Order: sequence, then C-alpha cells, then structure tokens
Amino acid sequence: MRRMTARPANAHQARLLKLLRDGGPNSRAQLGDQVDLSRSKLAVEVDRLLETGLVVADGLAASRGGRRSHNVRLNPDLRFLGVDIGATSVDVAVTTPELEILGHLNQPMDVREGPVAVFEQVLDLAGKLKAAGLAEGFDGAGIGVPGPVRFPEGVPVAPPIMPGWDGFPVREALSQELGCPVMVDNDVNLMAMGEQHAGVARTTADFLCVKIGTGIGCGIVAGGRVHRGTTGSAGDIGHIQAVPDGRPCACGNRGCLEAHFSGAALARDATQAAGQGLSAELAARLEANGTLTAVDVAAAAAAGDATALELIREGGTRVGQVIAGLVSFFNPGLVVIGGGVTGLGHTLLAAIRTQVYRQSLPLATGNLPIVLGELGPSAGVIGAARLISDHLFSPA
Amino acid sequence: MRRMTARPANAHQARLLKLLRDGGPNSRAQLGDQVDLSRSKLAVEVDRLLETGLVVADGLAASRGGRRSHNVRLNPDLRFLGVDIGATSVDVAVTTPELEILGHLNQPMDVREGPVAVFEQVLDLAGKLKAAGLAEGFDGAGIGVPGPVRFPEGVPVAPPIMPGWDGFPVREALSQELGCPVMVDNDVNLMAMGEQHAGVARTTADFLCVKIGTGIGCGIVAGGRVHRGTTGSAGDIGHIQAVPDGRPCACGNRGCLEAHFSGAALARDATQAAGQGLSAELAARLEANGTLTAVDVAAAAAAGDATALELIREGGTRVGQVIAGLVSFFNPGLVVIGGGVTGLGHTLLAAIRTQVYRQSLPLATGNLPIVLGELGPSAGVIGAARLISDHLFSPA
DNA sequence: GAACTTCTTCCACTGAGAGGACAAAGATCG
DNA sequence: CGATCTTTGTCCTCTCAGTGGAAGAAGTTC
Repeated sequence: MRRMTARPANAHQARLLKLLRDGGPNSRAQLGDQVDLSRSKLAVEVDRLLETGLVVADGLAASRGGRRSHNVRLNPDLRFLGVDIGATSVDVAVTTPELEILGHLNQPMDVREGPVAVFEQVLDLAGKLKAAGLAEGFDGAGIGVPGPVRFPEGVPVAPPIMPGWDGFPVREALSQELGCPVMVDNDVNLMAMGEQHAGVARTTADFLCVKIGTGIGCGIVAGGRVHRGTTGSAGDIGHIQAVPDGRPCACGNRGCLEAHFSGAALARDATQAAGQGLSAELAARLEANGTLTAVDVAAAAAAGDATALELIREGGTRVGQVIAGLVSFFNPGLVVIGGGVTGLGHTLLAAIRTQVYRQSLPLATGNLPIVLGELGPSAGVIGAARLISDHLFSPA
Repeated sequence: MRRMTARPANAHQARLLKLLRDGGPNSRAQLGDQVDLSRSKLAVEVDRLLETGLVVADGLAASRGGRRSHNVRLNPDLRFLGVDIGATSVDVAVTTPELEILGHLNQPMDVREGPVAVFEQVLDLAGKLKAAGLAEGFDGAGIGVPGPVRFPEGVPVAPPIMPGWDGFPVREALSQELGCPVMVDNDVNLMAMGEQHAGVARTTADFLCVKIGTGIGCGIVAGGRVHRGTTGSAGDIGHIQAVPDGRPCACGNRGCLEAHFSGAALARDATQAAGQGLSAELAARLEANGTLTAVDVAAAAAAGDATALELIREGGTRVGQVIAGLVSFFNPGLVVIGGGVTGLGHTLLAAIRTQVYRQSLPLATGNLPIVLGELGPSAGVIGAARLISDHLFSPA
C-alpha cells in the first residue's frame, strides 16, 4: 500500500480529523453536532477528506430517531509508529489512526551507545512489527528521547545522560530511514501527552506528569498544551535541590532530587542496605541476582520488608517535597506519577501525597488528585503517536 | 464625553487595535505591512473602526518614497484606569489608550480593612485624577489584588492576607461603581503583564516575574500568556519551603520562603539586629522612626552597613534557592525581580544570581538574564490597563 | 518637467459558507 | 398497515468576505 501523504487543507478538516482520532468512527450528523458548521459545509469538507483517502466510509450508524446516518472513520490502513527511547531500554509500538496499540515491543538497550546504534535497534523492532503483519509502512513516527530537545528542529541539546546525541539530527535522520514524517520530543512530555490522550488526564487542562525512572523528569501541560520552555529543558526537576548539602550528584551539585531518589539511587540504597545486613529480603535477592534494581525493592516491599518500605517512604517524601513546591508554583489540576518506579505503588504514592498535602497551601491542594498513571509503559508510545498525529492532522 | 462602548467586530479589527495600542499612531500602509491583508480589505476594516469612534484619523505620515500615507491612531479620548491594590498601599493611574500613564497616585492603606473601605479610597483617588482634568470618565478598568483570583468571574478566593475579601464580587461591584467594564487579576500577574507590555520582558514569550513586597509572589508567562492555574493561585511561591525545619510561618508550616525573606521578614530581622546592637546604623534609624522597614535596610546597606548587607545577601540566597528550582522546572527565557524590595538593588540581585547560576543546570541558565523590573511601581498599573485593554480589544 | 514610487480608491471576480427546500429513510402510534 | 413525525442527505440560491488589478492621487528623484 502507498503511504498516505495527504494533509488537511484547512482548519475545519484538521478539526474533523482530530475528532475522528479521539472519538473513533462517527456519523456525519454527530460530527455536525460538534463542529458548528452548516450541514452543507460539513458535507463538502467530509467529501474532500474522503477524496484524500485519509477518511473512509464505514457503513451506517444506528438511528437516532430518524433516517440512519452514514458513518465515516479515519482510514484504518493508517499506521503510526511510537518510539520511546529510555536510558536503559527502548519501546516501539504500532498504532491505528485512533492511536490504539496494535503491537508493542520492548528491548533493553543502553542509550549511551549513541544514536546510530540505538536507531539500528529501533528500525529492527519496527521491522519486526511490520513482519508480524501489523503494518506495511508508517505514515508518521513520534520519537521520545530521555533529554531536552530543541523541538522545532527535533534535535537533542546538551542531554546529560546521552553523550553523543548532542546536536544529532534525530528528526531528519529517522525521517530518512523510515520514509515518513517524524517528530521528536522529550520522553516525559510524551508520557504527559499519552496520559492526556488516553489516560487519567483526559479532562484536565493544567497538569503535571512526574516520571520517575532512571532519572526524574516532569511533563508540564498548561492550557492543554505542553510547555517546553525556552531551550526545551522545562520539566528537568531531577536536579532541583531536595536536601541542602545532601548527597553529591553527577551534575556537580549536592542534594539533587535525583541523587536522593530515582531508579538508580534506589538501587544503590538497597544494595547498601543489603550489604549492611539491614534486610534479609534484599540480601537474598542480591545474592540471587548479583545486583538489585527498583523492581527488587518493590518485591521486597510487597513481601513486607521494613527496610524496603522505609526506603520507598523516604524517597516518596523527597519527591513529595519537590512536588509540593511545584504545586504551589504551578497550581495544576492533577498530578500524575509514572515511570519505572510505579511498581512501588501505593506506598510511594501515599508518601508523596502526605508530603504534598502537608506542605502546599489548601487552595492549591484542596481538590488536587495525585494519582498513578493509567497507561504504564504505553504512555510514552501513545504520546509519541499523538505527537505525530497532531502534526499530520494540522494544516500544512 | 460619552464613553466608548464599541468593540471590535472581528479578529482583524482586534488585531489592528492591538497594533495601534502597542505601536502608537501608524499609517495605513505600515499597518498593512504587519497584518497580511489585502489593501482593499484593510481599508474596509480601518474605515469601520473609524466609524465606531475607537480609531481616529491623525494627519499625514512621512513619505516612504512616494505618496504620503494617512495616519490613524486610537481615539486619544479613551482612558483606562489601572488599580494596583497592595497589602499596605494602593496605586491608581490613568492611562491613554496606548497605556501611557497620564497621572499616578499612591496612598498607604490596609487591605485588611475590607473591600468596601478600600474601594472608597480607590474611587476617591480616581475622582482626584478626574478632577485634575486627566479623564472625564473611564472606558475600562483593570484591578490587581494581592491574592488569588477566580479570573473569569473576577472574584478573590481564599486570599490569606485579605480576610473579608473571600468571594467578594470585585469585578461586578467596581463595574457598577465606575460605570465601565472591569477585569480583576492577581497583582503579580499584572506586574508581569506590565513588564511584558512596556518593560524588560517585551520580547520574551516565557518568563517569570518575581515580586518581593510584603509577601512573595511570581507571575508566570508561558507562550506569551499568563498562566493562572486551576484555582487562580499559580505563582504563590511564598510558601514553598526554603529552609527545612526553618522559621514558623503564618500558614502553619515551617521554613516558608516568606518567613525567611520578604518585606515583612526583613523588617523583623532588621529590628532584631538593631535591638541586639549588631548595627549602629539600623539602631539609629530605629531610634529616629520608632520602626524599621525594608527602605531603612536599603538605606543602611547603601551606607555600607555590614549587617544590613548581610541580611540582604542571606535573603537573596534564600530567594535564589527557590528561583533556581523554578528555573529548572519552567525553563524561562528571563527572570524579572520586582516589588517593594527592588530598592535593595544590586546587592540582592547579585545574591539571587549567584545562587541560581550555581544551582540550576547550564542548559537552563546558559543564557538566562536575571534582571530588576524596569517599571517600578508603574508595572502593576500598566499591567492592569493592559489587562482591560486586551479584553476590550477582543471580539465581543 | 519627466519618470519612477508609493498610497488610495474603485470594481469585478472568486470562493466560502449559510440557510432553505425537498427528498430519502426510519420511528412512532393509532 | 398507513399516517405522521423526526432525522439525515442533497441541491440550490444568496450573501458576504476577501483578492487582485486598474487607475488616479500625491511625492520623490534626477
């Protein structure tokens, strides 16, 4: 199949495409209820979209008390590729035009191997998804990388944990390789967009999305739009000072949040606790695997290990301290916690909540839900698909 | 004179009005260069604006190498009222349609006297400005209050330092009294809008505006628009924890930024230092006036008093710590420091800069100016005028 | 004073979009 | 089962926003 290359010709068409993406197949009449256009105008624009092939007819809708309406939907052959490059693994998924995941692959990987090596794996995974018959090609791809991005150009800038990526033309290179339009963004922003599209943040215009993985980052959505900051580094909260004169951090300062709590810090602390004989549970796991990760801590906590629980609680308190400050500053309507450590679950969440509710003013926290992300590892790839579809479903 | 009640009929007219507001009198040809409309269409819209009376002819422009163009400008009889209600004083100013200040009055006042008493003074000051011949009436008024505001309704919500104002319909009440449209916002947001319109932030889309007065607040501008948050309390950074287990604060917590540095805290610290005999300079001033304020500390510092300088430096460091976190989070292109304590000048600024540059990541601070506001006490009233003019110069 | 620019007005043309009339298709009710 | 009502889709006309060209008015340059 030839890939779609059409783009909406005007704002009306763009609006319709997004309605079909977010609401699925829809009757012409229902579309009319949502867009405030005359029936004649609507018919003209829908006909034009049908001509482009972006939209296809989809049978008859149920009657709403009179003549049945003809359904339309986005062309089901459209495929988006969502790529979420993390520090230690990569997620690749294929989605339908409605951003539903058809297939999702995950592979361990080290981002420090550099863009060329990583892209090889990404293309390999994409190839596997194609070979599985999930797609014949891709109409667009969204890429998340674990560091700041100069968004318009799709180029990472000065990423601390990705040496070798600085200035690499990710967007251009992948667009060439994949033969389709590509957009690049910070992985945390994509997670936020994912939860906004299909997760807990569907109805909230201002929210924060805190991702705790190897590092810590925060997606910021203000007025329904992602805030990226002047240099694309907005949300980089891992190096906010959480503990005055605290632990030394890789960035050169002391007491950074990331140094006190993150996937990496938690693993270190757990290993140390096991070594000191504070926790038989952790020691046993260390013995068995030769190394400890956040997953082990989660398992130990689930088994009731006091040391593991205490580590999680203390970490949650640190994160909560920082989030409390951000809540006072930003006054979001929702805070989403996601990333690798969500396995720590409600122990972590409870610690964060306690700290935020204690430290922020009642007006800001009065009706502030703090919840775990709904989508888990899918948030990033869904957000990536959303990013590129937003781009493609906008007038050229 | 009858007040103008006309509003632009469409987005083109709104655009033209804002260009005339921000750029002053302008020739039709120059307007044409900026709006991407055909000459004929432009002429039609300008003619309609002339009919409404919002815009008037203003003689001939200089030649640009051919026939001279006819100038137009906003009707010079238009008057906006800018009101900036602080904790301890109120500013009232009249502006031209281009938001230039014609007259500005300031009066000490206690916001805790409640809305009715305060409005009496505001109306009195507005009356004086009218009596001075600066205005015959007002076409719109912007009001800043020192606390969170539910913006669409123009109603303060749960303002900590303004008991008695909670839920008071400020917008409606003043609209009635003044007989013109009114918009209400947080004073810090208005300061940000003032600096955006006529001050240091003219060319920056993402910036923070930190106001240090009796309390501490922060105006947030993202993508050129003020971010107010879900409940209107965004920017309320006075109660972010700056010192773990620090001083008790009126809010019930410990270590809040405001408890460690603000106009009020500084006055307290200075009085204490004078009492302990640490500073002859401050003691003398305390003797003379019976009380100390931030102004006295500024004067003592200017005179080289070591204790005063140390107080300022320490305070600047505290503020800098918090700002450093916000910079990492928000990644602004500019940070503006304003409010009553700007009198502390470069000592304060240097302390803040040192702390921010030390604690934030290079990518975020690499090209981040941290500067004092340009407009001083005018920022608030100009921002207020800007707020209402934005409203009036938008399609109804 | 001639030639070139720049600004303004006028006018014809295009296309977007609204809204009404009407036909087709289904629901409801006696 | 037929009459009536509701909803949907199509067609047609009418209006108005907006474009672009032509021509005249007003200035500048040489």
